[in-house]
Amino acid sequence: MRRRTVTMSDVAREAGVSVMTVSNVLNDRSNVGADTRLHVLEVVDRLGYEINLTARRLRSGRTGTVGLIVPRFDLHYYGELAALISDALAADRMHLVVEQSGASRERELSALSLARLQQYDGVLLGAVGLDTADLDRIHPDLPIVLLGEQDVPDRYHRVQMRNAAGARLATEHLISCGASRIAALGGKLTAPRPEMATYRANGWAGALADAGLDPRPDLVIPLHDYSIAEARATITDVLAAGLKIDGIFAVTDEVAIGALAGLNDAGLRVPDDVQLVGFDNLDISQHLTPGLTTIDPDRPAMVAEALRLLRRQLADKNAAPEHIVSTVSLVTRGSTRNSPCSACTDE
Amino acid sequence: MRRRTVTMSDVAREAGVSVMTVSNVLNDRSNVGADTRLHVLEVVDRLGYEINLTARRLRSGRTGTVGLIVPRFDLHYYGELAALISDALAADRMHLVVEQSGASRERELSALSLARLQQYDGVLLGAVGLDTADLDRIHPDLPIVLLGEQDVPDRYHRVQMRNAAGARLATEHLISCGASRIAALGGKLTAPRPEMATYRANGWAGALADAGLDPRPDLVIPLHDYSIAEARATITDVLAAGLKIDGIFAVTDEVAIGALAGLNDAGLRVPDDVQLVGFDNLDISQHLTPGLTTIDPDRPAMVAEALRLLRRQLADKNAAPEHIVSTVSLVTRGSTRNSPCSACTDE
DNA sequence: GTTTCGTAGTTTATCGTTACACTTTCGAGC
DNA sequence: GCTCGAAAGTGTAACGATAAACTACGAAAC
Repeated sequence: MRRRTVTMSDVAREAGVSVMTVSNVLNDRSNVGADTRLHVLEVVDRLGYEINLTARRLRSGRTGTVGLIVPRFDLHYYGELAALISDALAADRMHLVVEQSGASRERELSALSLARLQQYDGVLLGAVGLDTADLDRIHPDLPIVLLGEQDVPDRYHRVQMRNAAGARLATEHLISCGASRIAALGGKLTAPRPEMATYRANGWAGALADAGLDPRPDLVIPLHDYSIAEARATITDVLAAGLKIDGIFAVTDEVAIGALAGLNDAGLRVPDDVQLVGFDNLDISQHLTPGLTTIDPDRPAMVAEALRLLRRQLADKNAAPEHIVSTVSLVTRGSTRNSPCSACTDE
Repeated sequence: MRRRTVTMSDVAREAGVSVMTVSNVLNDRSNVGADTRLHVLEVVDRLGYEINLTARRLRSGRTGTVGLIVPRFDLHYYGELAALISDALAADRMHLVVEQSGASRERELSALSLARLQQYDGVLLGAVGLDTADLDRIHPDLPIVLLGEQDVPDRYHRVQMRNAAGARLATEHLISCGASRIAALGGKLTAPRPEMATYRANGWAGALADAGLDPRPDLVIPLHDYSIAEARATITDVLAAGLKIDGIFAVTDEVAIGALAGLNDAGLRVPDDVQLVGFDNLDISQHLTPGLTTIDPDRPAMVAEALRLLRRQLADKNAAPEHIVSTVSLVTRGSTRNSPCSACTDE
């Protein structure tokens, strides 16, 4: 039971060849005769040998593994993103592992230590609250692609979303559907550093201003963790406090789901009393009642671009950084009014 | 720019001590003088040294990392589970990484190869479609805890859910609320190997039989991927085909969410026309309209038990396997009828 | 007949740590 | 004065693989 795990030299001894030949067989290198190869493979099988990836990594530097760092495991957005990336990487015979950077800054820095990240061939960094100085610490020689809305120096490869444009699209749609008192739930007008919530609030404010409406600060309702529960409770509170609205732009679909629940709690109907638009086009959003009108960030395209940037860096460490901005589109469903046929724009 | 990464011997040379002393400092071993320690730490900081975890792992065998293998990244259940585990592991100064075993058996075997798993100090194996033979291949000397409903030999440590009991609880509740034609959406009466869908279908059948109702096979509606979209489409189909029901036990909350959408599509009201119960108590379920009555598997307790089993194996490789069965409870909300006050049993 | 070359291997030197065994110094104990 | 033990540190050999350089040998080239 306590048997030591089988190593390559066990296989070599048993097969009567050198360790290097075993390595050559297992890595499909060309300098092995056909019968030797078969014999080695037979011995590998018989002894149940499995390669030690740690040793291979130490020597060769390659791991075949890409890391994806997300803020939290239980955010639906990242779950869907991870599934897409994982499938796409399988084509390159690479493997995805996901780590959580965590809520606290301390845990974030620990998850993002160079030490951890260097275990991967490349890293996809989901929107995390790092500043430029933090990023610089992990810069050395590691292919990184930033996914999301951080505002970082040009030397980083990254794929961004058209946050402001999407928010504007959402808000314009609400206006065109007849809403005029439109809240930005989860938005922030100012923040120490630009982030998702500020970009999207800016898009909201721009659309209102263009329509001759006043983006009043009391219509910007900040959130902390953007959870469904927080959004629901917050909507309940602001309604109880007397805020009058006929439209809500929620900065994420999760926030919109919370808003929907809060509106229901208050006896307000969607879209009759209050219209609602989200942002992210989560899989679940189309299955709510009513279906959630939302902004689709075209995640498949984002993933494709991100992996292209990663492969480029893998192939050439000094590849010039690219800055991709993915397009967004409006998906209208039942949570806003003028969708003559909800199937039209639905996928 | 092309600078080599700093190694321990760079630090040692710069600090004028041996490599071992640097190692001793960084691992908080006791045989280092206070001033030497400070000096080494200063040099580490100055050179920006970060330990190479790969080398440490190869030499010491320890990684400080636990792997969680889940069937898919975009299943909400596993997202929530992963977040809980990650938080709990932080207390042990360990780190969680999540891998997806994937849809296809081929990718499953690759993700679960001993080679991959041996990179972790321990592995939590979420419900995956492995049979006993597969499990045996990855047995050697690796702390593993199985999470979920696999039917595996006693020598594996595992934490199970009371699947049948939960399904029975759900179905009994539907019956007590006046439903009599109750479908088991996503259930399976038979399968090559017992799995979640069969256990839960058995609980459903048991409850019906005990109540003197016939668990007719046409009320068992199988699913393949248990996605929201599939459940919605399937419900639409069976209703169109003329199936008459006044209650649905959905084998997971995601399936229930799809069922809810399908019922809405068909113009059926929940709970007035059809009552609905799910299983898993996802975070989102309480925020649906109506709130979803469901079975709560007490994930925090499951996680605590799973980590206890893991720690036991970490401390003693030959720890006797334990087989924990976690308790389930009913959470009643608006999707079933007699919840006099939905807040009562809600969290 | 000698040189060249391609095929099929082997040998050796690491990759960056840590385990283990060893040395040195110094104060306490008798 | 001498032994003993603890404290503080050093040297060497792995951990298990791979890169790179090298060998042996038969066939083709000239």
